[in-house]
Parts: sequence; C-alpha cells; structure tokens
Amino acid sequence: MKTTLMWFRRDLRLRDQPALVAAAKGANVLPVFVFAEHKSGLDSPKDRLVASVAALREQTEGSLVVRFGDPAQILNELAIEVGAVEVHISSDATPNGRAEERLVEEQLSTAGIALVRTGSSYAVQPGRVTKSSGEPYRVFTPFLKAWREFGWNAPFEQPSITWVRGVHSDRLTEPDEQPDEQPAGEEAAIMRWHDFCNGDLAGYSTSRDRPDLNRTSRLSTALNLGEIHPRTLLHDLAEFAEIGSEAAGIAREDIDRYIAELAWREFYADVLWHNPDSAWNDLRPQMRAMRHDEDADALEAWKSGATGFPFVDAGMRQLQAEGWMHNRVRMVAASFLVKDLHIWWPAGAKYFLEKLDDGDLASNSHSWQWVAGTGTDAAPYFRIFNPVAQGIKFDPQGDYVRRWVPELRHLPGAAAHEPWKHLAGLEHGYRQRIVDHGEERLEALERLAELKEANL
DNA sequence: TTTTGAGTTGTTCGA
DNA sequence: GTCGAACAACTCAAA
Repeated sequence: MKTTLMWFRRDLRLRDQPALVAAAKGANVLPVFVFAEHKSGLDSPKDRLVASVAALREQTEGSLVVRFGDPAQILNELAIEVGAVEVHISSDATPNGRAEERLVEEQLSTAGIALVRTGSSYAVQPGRVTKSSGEPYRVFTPFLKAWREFGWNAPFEQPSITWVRGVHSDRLTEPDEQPDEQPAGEEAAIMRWHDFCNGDLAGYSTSRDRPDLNRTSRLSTALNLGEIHPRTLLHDLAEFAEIGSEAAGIAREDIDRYIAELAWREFYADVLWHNPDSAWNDLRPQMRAMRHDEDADALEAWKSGATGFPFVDAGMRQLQAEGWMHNRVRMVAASFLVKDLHIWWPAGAKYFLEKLDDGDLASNSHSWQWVAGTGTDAAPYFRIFNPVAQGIKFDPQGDYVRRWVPELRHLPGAAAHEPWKHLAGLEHGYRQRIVDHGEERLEALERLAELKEANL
C-alpha cells in the first residue's frame, strides 16, 4: 500500500471532500496542516481556525500533523519521511492561494513529488460559469441563472481511510474556551446546518435581514474554513424542494433565497478569479479618481464602535467580541465608513478581514465594493444608507443595539437608536455622534458629482 | 450591430 | 402619518 499526503487548508472536513477521496484511493494517508503565515508561532492565528484544526485532528484520530513554517519545505520533508510521491489538495481560487500552489508545486516537483488538485471550496469552480461568448459575468442575476443551470455534483462519499501515524507534529496551543456562537469543526457545522433546516430556514427570506432575531444560518465561518461544503447544503436544499416545500414546511422562496446567498459567494469568487487586482482596488477604473479622506481618528472611532451611531457601533462591537457581524449591519457599518467618513473602502475591508472568522477575501472585498459603488453592481449613486433609519427598520425594538451597547440599555424600544433625542440618552457615557449624517451624505454626493465631471 | 430591458439590500421630499 | 415620485447615467446581458 502506498502513502499519500493530504494537505488540508481551507477544507477542514472529511465528508464531501473529493481531494481526500483522491488521496485515499489505494493509499494510506498522512493528513497535514501548515500554519504558513505564523512561522514562528509569535503572531498567533485566529482562535477559531486553531479550534477547527484541533477538531480535525480529533476526527483523524490524532494523526493530523500540524506544523508552523514554509509549506513547500515541510511538505517536502514529510513526503520523503513517509515515502509519498503525491500531495493532495483542493484548489484555492484566491490570488494568494494560487500563488502559493504554484510555488509549492514547483518546489515539490524538483523532488519528484506531484501536487494533485481535486475540487475546490465551491459548488462550481470559479471561472467555469461564463456567458455564451465565453466572457465572465459582471452582474449577479444572470450569473445566478447560469450557475444554477450549470449544476453541480452530488456530495462525495467519505472514503474509509487508514491514517499514517507516528509522524512528529508541532504543538497546537488551543484557545482556552470555545466560543458558544461558532463552535468549531465539521460535526458542529453539520449539526448547525440541520438545526437551521429544521428551524430558521422557514421564513429565512425575510428574517435573515433582522440582526435582532439572529435567524441566519451562521454557517459563513464553517464555509470559509471548509468545515462543510456548499455542495452538501445545495444537495439538502434540492431535496427539500423536491419533497415539496409544504411537506417540509418551508416556502420555496426561503430555499431559493438561501441558494442565492450561496451563489453570491460563488459569484464573488468568480469575479476575483477573473480580476485578481479587485481584492484591494476599485474594480471600476473610473472610480479610482474618487477623493477620499485619511482620517486616523475617525477610522479608529469606527473600528472601536465609538461613532455615536448606535446601529453602527453595535455591529462593530459584535465584530470585536464574536469575530462575526450580521450581514445587514455589515452593510450599514461599511456604508458609514465610506459615505459618512469618506474613507476608501480597502481600509475597512482590511479591518473586517482581520477580525471576521468568516473573512473570505472575495466576498469581503467585493461586498465592500458593492457598498462603495466601485464594484460589480451599477448601483444608483444616491443609495446611501441612513444608519439611524436602517437601525429602526431592521432592529425595530432596539434589542440588537442594547445587546452590544451597554451605555444604551436604559433606553427602551427604538429610543436606543436615537439617544440624542432623549433627556437621559447620553447620561451613561454613550458618545455624541462624530459626524452629521445629513451633511456627510451631501458631501458624498458632491464627491460623486466631481467624479462624474472628471470622467467627462 | 443595435436595441431593449434590467440591475440585492435606499432615502428624501412633498402632496 | 402615508405614499409615490424623483434621484443619473451607465453597464451588462441577451435577443
């Protein structure tokens, strides 16, 4: 029996894992995880990632080899140690992922070791869905249609595997406590998915927008780390649709909505695949002449949840505390940075990516670009979120705001969204608004008008 | 090639 | 308080 290496990256699961199927075909498998960006272990990786790697180690009966350092070198040494000539991976579509793969592939090949790519983090690999002309889509809705018609495989069976044991692993310092909100590992992800299907999927199409209700699937982190694959989710959703939404008690629109959310993830991965520069630069070149402010104090106030706008601050504090933020609040917080503080979106995108456990480069950057109006959506320029109105609309009782901003807990109901209107509103140390939204909205429109002139 | 219809998520103002 | 209109122009996709 030969031996192969399975190099896990953002695919920390054993089920529905085609790369592992390929690795285990007629072979014993040495599972490996490398912390490449944390070579010395000095700057520590995110707790959530570490917890997920620890869960995978448990699933592999302790045989997962964890190392800190340069992947090519480590994989090379390990392959030689166990006599393997194949390293199996699922491909990573991001610019950095692709670069890393090319580098590792090159270095391994000089030692006669092959890097074998099977599958990706997506139901449809980025670059596969195109218009009939072969050009990539730039608008979501037609992409969604084509993507659904393109179709995807059924989930892959989990192979029976003989793990290679006894290879030295670096010590993995596990976080002290597991966060309740985002338990790590494949088993937890599957449980969460089933809970969601039996519960909050019904009504998802509307309740997903309410941060106070907290009725999203909360699977973004699991998807980002590959603890669960979108193919698995799509398969289950198709079954729901087939047995009839009535039998399952789930409306067709709820199922379609969830599918569409998964498709957004795939769409943005596709956009990044075709435009690697769009990770940190405006996708639409005509937006590059936009006038921005560099205001370190304002940026800091935004980061720390001290803008004086309750809905924005609540979101930023949730991000800090949980490594996650509700999508509706992400949009409003992002809009505030871009349209009210006039700061260029990459500053915000970078901070989100740093803090979010689900921080996915493609989704993060392009969602920011959508808000900023620099990306794949010819959004009307006048669509500027009002942070107060958004709060009242999507957190009508103020529950979400009070959960994250203790200084506002004395204010009942929607009053928590406008503390300045109430006599005792700012008594408990909540900050005055750092800007006037009405004025900054006009300023943003003015800058867009300038841009229009400049592009004439 | 030209034409046509449409584009995730909104806000404000005035009747 | 509610409701409809106005807010630009452009790019994209498909016929």
